[in-house]
Amino acid sequence: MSHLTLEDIAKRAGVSRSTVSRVINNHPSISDSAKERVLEVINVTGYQPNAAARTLASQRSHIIGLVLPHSASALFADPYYPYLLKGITRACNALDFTLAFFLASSREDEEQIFSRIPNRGLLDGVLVQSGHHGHLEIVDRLIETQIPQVVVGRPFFPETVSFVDVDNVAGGKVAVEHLIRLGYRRIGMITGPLQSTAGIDRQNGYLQALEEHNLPFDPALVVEGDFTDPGGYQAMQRLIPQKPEAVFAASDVMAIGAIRAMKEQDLCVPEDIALVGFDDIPLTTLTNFQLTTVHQPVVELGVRAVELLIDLIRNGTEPHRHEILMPELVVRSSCGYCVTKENQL
Amino acid sequence: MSHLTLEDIAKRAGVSRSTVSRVINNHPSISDSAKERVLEVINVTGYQPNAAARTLASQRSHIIGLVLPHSASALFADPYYPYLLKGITRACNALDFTLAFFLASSREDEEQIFSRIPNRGLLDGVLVQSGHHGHLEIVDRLIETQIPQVVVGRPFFPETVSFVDVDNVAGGKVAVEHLIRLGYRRIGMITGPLQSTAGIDRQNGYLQALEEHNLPFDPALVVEGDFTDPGGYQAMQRLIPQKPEAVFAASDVMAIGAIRAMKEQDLCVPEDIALVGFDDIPLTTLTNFQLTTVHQPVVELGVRAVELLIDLIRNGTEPHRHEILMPELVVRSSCGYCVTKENQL
DNA sequence: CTGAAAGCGCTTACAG
DNA sequence: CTGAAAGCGCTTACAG
Repeated sequence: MSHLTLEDIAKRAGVSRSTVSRVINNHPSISDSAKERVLEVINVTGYQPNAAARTLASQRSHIIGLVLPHSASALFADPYYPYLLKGITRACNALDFTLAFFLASSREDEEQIFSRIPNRGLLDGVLVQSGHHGHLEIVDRLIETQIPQVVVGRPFFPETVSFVDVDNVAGGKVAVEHLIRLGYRRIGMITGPLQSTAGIDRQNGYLQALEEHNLPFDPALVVEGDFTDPGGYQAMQRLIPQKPEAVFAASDVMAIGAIRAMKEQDLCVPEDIALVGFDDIPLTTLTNFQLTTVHQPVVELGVRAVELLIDLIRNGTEPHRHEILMPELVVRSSCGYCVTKENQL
Repeated sequence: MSHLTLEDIAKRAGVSRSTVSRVINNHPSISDSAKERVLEVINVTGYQPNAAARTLASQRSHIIGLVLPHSASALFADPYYPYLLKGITRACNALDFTLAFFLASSREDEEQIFSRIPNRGLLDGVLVQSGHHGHLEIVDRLIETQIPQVVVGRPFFPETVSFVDVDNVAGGKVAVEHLIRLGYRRIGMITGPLQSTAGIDRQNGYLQALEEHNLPFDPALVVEGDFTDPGGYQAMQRLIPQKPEAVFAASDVMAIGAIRAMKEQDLCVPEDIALVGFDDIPLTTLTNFQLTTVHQPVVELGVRAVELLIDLIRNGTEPHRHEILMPELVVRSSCGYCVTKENQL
């Protein structure tokens, strides 16, 4: 178990070190006999090639980075992230890449991280979670480094970089259309932060659904949230006096907060206000009903992000690639159907 | 911004490449003038040393790994992890180490990961989240690799490896003593999985508290949970018929589940059953009271784990080091005080 | 304090 | 199919 080198293996197998290298790297032109002998020795010795030496010689580290900017770290407790990480790590394992994880919890962290990202010989490419105005700078600086990269979430300037995202407009639209189909007309929305593309897009889905069904847009029925539970709670408090029949919350976490606000005023879901969420996170805290929501394929998003990045690393970063995954409505029991007089006529 | 090498910098600064290397590595014996000239060139050119070359030459990668075993990945959504990661990444940033993240979501993942951990030239050391029977094998195999490592959470065989942990016995004890002090005598417990050291230790704290205060131990008042919300919910359902005056839940997440079970039977906290949790995660879903709990310094735990690991890397892994952080009772409003006849006499 | 040189352990044209 | 050799870009005794 001491530190064997290629040379040692070559000697024991009676071949040159080039040959050993070739069998390790699955080079096609190797005689079966040579291959067999080398493999035998490798098995017996438990030889592992030195990663740094490989990286230096091949100019490829097989490490990709994941950067979570400062402003994302506030939301890091959101269930979205474990799923994203699951997808990312799964793909990394499958493709034999190592994931370097950069979480910035402060501005200084961000600087620290930034000084390391473009280091030659460390990363082959990088994934950035983004889509928030606060990330503009970090994405820009990353682009400047010329390192292969893909943004997870639609960035504000999508032309300048490759990204993967969920179709948030379609997701918002399908959620609201579901409510419309059930007969609701006075539909409110708790948006995500309008500093983020996800927040903007889901709201646009809401607006499109209203428009296509000739429903009037009432600004008083739209309250901005921030994807957090307390944000949803406060937004719903402001929404209740407006007497919405139904509400679309742009995230499940906000929906939970919204439900709390309703309960405090003895309002029930869906009898008093129907509710649709977004994300489809496992919700164990709901006892009276199951939340109808829009499923985001987050694990898949992580997988695709990695696959795309590796593709860019191998085949060049131009032209930029954009991959959009479709979310899906998951109907459960938080919407009921509309029973207002108006619709019963 | 092209790929400059040490040699290029040396040429431009009019010194040898050894000298440039020395100023980069803060070697003491360098003349001020040479240092100045080199730094100047580095600044102007934005030169970054090649990480792989440094690793190969110095036999030190400045990368540490974090391994979350298969059985931990089920709990990865637990708020514990974001905090742990925050601490770990903070310390990595501060000490200029890069974190490689290995999340096993299946047995095959674990194998994949394992084949990479001991790779020479990749990691200087590794952190393993553990303390569960299911991790015995992974910890053992890691120990065999001889790579510097520290376990986060007390492992089952603490003599064989360095670890950092929170004093879970003390934490459990302080929680239960708080209830005793408030006059409760019939105190139940929802334990963590008894396959885990954290689960066992917190239960031991409960037992010690009872014993030291001469309270009888009633097995019917102890139900095993699994650190999840549904686990807490089910455990509380079984506990309610036993009429406990107070319950100690070994995690806040389980406490949330327990509260749901109580609500369904129109029981209130703390009037019907007082409740103490463990972890001190931000709980936004509680409206009627604030959960009294035991604060675990998880961020600090992550920081200490990294610092300890780097110490081991630099100064040798023997003897094994064990670091225990103290948790702290956080009194809020979920305990009230006991009003049973018995105690009022 | 500084430089020349060996060495870290691989990969990969180049010849054959 | 295979080997000798150059090269990847650093660090670090060794001399001076």
